[in-house]
Amino acid sequence: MSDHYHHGNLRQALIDAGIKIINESGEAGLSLRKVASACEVSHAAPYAHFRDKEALIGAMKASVTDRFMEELNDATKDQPDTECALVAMGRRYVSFFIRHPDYFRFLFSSQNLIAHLQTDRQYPDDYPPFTLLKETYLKYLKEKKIKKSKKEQEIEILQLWASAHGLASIACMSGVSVSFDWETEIEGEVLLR
Amino acid sequence: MSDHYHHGNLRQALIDAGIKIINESGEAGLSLRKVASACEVSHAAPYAHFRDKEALIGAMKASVTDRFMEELNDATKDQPDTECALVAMGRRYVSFFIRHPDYFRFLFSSQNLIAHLQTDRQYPDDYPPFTLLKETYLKYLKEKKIKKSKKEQEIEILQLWASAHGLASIACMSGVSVSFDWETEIEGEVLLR
DNA sequence: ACACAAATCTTTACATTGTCAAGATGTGTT
DNA sequence: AACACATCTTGACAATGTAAAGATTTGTGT
Repeated sequence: MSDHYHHGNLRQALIDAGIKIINESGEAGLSLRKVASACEVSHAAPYAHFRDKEALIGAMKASVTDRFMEELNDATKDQPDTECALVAMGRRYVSFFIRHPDYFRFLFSSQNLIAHLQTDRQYPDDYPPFTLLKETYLKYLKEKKIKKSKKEQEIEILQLWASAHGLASIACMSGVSVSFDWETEIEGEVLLR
Repeated sequence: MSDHYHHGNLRQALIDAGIKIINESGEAGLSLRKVASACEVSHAAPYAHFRDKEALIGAMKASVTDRFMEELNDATKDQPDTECALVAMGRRYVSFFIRHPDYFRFLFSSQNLIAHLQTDRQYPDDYPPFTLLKETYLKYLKEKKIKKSKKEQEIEILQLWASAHGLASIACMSGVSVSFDWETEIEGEVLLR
């Protein structure tokens, strides 16, 4: 294996280059050929690794989602109890996208949100960040010994997610910075202030 | 003025044709040339009415937003009091986008959310649906004689909006239909079930 | 009614882009 | 060494956004 870039990890290089472009010029500035030339390969080289542009974008989204998940997991570390973890996760959820508005637009934009999920999966139930939120919430109920019906649980999870996601949406779609704070209460109220 | 299509209202025809394409093939299938040929004009004809593709898209978004506003306004008609109006509006907010998921993706997708707003305006404060929600909420406070600080009011408005918008987002981004119900309580809890 | 200016539309042209096909090059395996 | 395979390049093509130049229609003032 030569130590030249293109042997062994072009696939990952393309993903990284694509994400860099997103950061600099948004999804509008993303073209297969630019990504290729950023990696110093010919314009058709990506086709050895991705079926088409959609596939590249899918891999990029998966990669960004991984980074997002790392942050969410990180937010729950060193929290005294699960309630704090929930709150911290909500805060981080919004703050991540405030720091990376281009990621928000990229992930939740355009036609193919679910491109990086298997076709038999459904959003948001099999979307990792949602799953993490759900798990943490259920752990929280167990820890506090709170009994709720399945239906009620689903509703409150959607509530939590919708609040965080909706707020992130507002923050990312506006130029304005949105100050926020997140608290959860037992009976299912969600406060963002 | 001949009664041929292209004299007098090509501008509106282009907007309508564009929206029709969005409904059929999503934003991916939208090209200036297709819009032009749908109106039976040459591919460069749109440039007499729109500076570029972005401008057309902006006008299309404004048009879709108008339809959305009509529905929101309609939802508040014939409601006994402002609280009911608020609830009805929230329901309609989500239901509109459940019925028109392509509109959601179109409006809140891609790079240029704010394309159809003046540059000196800010999202969501000058986004008509948000303004309407805000006004209705303030009217509700007044009607119920509820006193709240400006800050608290802003928080709760954001809360309302984030819940509705986040839920619409979930519903539109997933293939799954999301059943929901919307209730507001005085102390700022938002329930969607 | 006429002339002229502005708006509107067409034609032509060009650069960018996604994708395909055919071939070259390198890698690993037997 | 030989062969299969993955990877990369080159060349081509159609779709697209956009600019330039010209044609056509519309409106306005005289």
